[in-house]
Amino acid sequence: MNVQLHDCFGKKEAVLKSTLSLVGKQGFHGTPMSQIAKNAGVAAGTIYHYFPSKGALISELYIYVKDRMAKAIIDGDDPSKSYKERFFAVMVSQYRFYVENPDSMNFLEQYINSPYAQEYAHLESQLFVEKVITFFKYGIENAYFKNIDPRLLAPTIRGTLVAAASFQLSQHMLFSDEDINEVVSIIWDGIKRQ
Amino acid sequence: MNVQLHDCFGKKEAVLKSTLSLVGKQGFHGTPMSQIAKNAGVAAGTIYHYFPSKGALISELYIYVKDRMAKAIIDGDDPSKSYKERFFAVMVSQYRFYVENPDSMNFLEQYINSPYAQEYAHLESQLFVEKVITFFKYGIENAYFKNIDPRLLAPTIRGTLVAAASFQLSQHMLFSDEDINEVVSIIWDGIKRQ
DNA sequence: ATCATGTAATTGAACGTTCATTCGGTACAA
DNA sequence: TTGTACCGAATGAACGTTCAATTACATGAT
Repeated sequence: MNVQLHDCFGKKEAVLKSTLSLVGKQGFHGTPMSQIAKNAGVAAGTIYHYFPSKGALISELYIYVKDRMAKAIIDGDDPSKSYKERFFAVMVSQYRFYVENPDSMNFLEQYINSPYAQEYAHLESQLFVEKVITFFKYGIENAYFKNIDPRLLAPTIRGTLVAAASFQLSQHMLFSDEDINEVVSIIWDGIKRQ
Repeated sequence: MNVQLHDCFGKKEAVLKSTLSLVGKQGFHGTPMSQIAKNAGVAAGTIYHYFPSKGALISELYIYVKDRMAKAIIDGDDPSKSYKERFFAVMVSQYRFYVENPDSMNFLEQYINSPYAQEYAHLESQLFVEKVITFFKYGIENAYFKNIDPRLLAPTIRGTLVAAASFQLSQHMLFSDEDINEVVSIIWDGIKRQ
């Protein structure tokens, strides 16, 4: 009848959450496995029961985070609306996800420019690809956007959203719905077919 | 009459260049000081004659790289032209700098989301602030742009340029002048006053 | 119910390696 | 002689990972 039993859905998830919060603040090389373990209320060795290595832990966390982001994005989508309205709603959802989960945003940004991303390049969130990428493909195929290589679209959009979100966070500002719409307009005006 | 004397303008710059090339490819935690030294043709201890620590080396490299980028950007500027033309020329120069110096681009991107950037937050390239930032301030004050917080502008622009440049590099593609103009148009159409 | 048995979960000290940094020493110039 | 540039082996701390030992728990026989 240990107290531990109450506080979470398995130690594996505790390790993932601990890693996310620490790496989001301190970076990969700033967070040793020992600290991840202590922060998760777990012994160092336990981590290796669930993950074969630090790299595998990090890359599995990437999927975990991106799945959650995909869910948050899809939540804002209403397929009965116009494509432009849907695009704005989806972008606003992604923006909100970043602002409400700064650790996730920081982690994703760091992961993208890290050796891990190349070593585990084959791993990607199924949910994100199926739902989010599909949504953008539709916009490209139906000529809502400029004739840009689709692989250029995703990082371009991400760049602007991340820039805005981390600006808001660093300045401790509150953005109104109007402000957020302004940011999404930068993206939309940039890529829409004029 | 050592051969070493011939091959460079001081070992300090050799160390900086060595660090840039290695960190650009392997990341911060992937490049030990010993490797930086060997790659620069220098003993490990010598690095500490010029830089008090690894962090200081990295942050000084940041200034070094950003100075070079500022110079490359300014080179493309002709103050006699219209602001829109100047904007496009400046953006194209920055894009070219990224593509021609991928190590610099990777290094800058990694630096921005790293503990070093916060630890040495007070250090910034004078040249970049004086020339490049000033140029954008002019555009804001003279209402060429949407009414965006100027601190949002820089990361937004960088996000798109980096996305495009690293896409080109990763795909081993050749972008025509027209292609590059298309990318800059995304930025311009996004932020210009409609 | 009780116990025996096997398997999975968990622990944390210990290991071997790697790394940033130090330091005693050499060479040469002023 | 003094100081500057440079070397590279040595140092010690930190790190990822391993492992022998312990506990928790499910299963099945009695």
